[in-house]
Amino acid sequence: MPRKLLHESIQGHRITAIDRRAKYLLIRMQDGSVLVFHLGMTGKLGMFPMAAPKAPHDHLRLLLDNEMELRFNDVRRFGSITVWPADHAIIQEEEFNSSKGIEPFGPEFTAASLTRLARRRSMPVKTFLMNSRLIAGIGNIYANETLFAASIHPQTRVNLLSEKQWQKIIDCCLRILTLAIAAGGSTISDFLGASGNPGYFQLQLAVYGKKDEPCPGCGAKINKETLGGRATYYCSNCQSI
DNA sequence: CGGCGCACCTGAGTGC
DNA sequence: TGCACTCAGGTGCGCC
Repeated sequence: MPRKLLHESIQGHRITAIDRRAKYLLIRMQDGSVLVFHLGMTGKLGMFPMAAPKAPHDHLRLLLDNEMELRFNDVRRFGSITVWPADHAIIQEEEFNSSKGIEPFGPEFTAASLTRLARRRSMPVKTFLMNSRLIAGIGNIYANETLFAASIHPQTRVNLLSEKQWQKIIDCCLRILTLAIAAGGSTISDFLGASGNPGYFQLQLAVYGKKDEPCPGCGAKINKETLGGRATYYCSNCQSI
């Protein structure tokens, strides 16, 4: 994101709303422009007094009219900052929206929708759940946990799943996301929530990160494999294809 | 178009 | 003590 465009587009404008779509944070300005953040793995947004010392890996500081600074800090630089200037914001947001999948907490997250999306696909269900063009917001930890809770093997091809199985995936996914949000998220390495505090859902994880530990369902050893380039944990006894 | 592999990045952890 | 290496993950790109 060129700093010049950032300046020209948002400097002097009033923030009127903050929304979320997929894993992106949308900060809306009164003139219609939108500042878009993705926190990646390690990104953090925080409010600081102007005089607060700059931290390592601070990438952007925005001075607000209350003399506080909104600061974006990201150790691993997997995050992103984008601006949709006012004169193109509506079109850019439409393009952005159409490139993102179903919101788990939205009205389209139904067994019928997922069955339709899966009909002509043969990818493993875990890859499907994590594909943000199909479903937004489910990362590796919650994909692993959802499939364990639903007793479905991560390698199961999506076109072989019944509507009943999709409903089970939906129910488990919503339960897990709700519990995880209530616990403040999962702090595996260095994640911090919006409050600046760590999350505690990792204490309730059943399989993620538990290679060779006993399955909470049957006591068998948890397997770890790589699927789609990502660590995949499951119980081969409790989760069937 | 679908599916897959990989690059991006840095700090923590491990082994010698 | 220090070095080399591996691993973690969301997203987008490029290839078949």
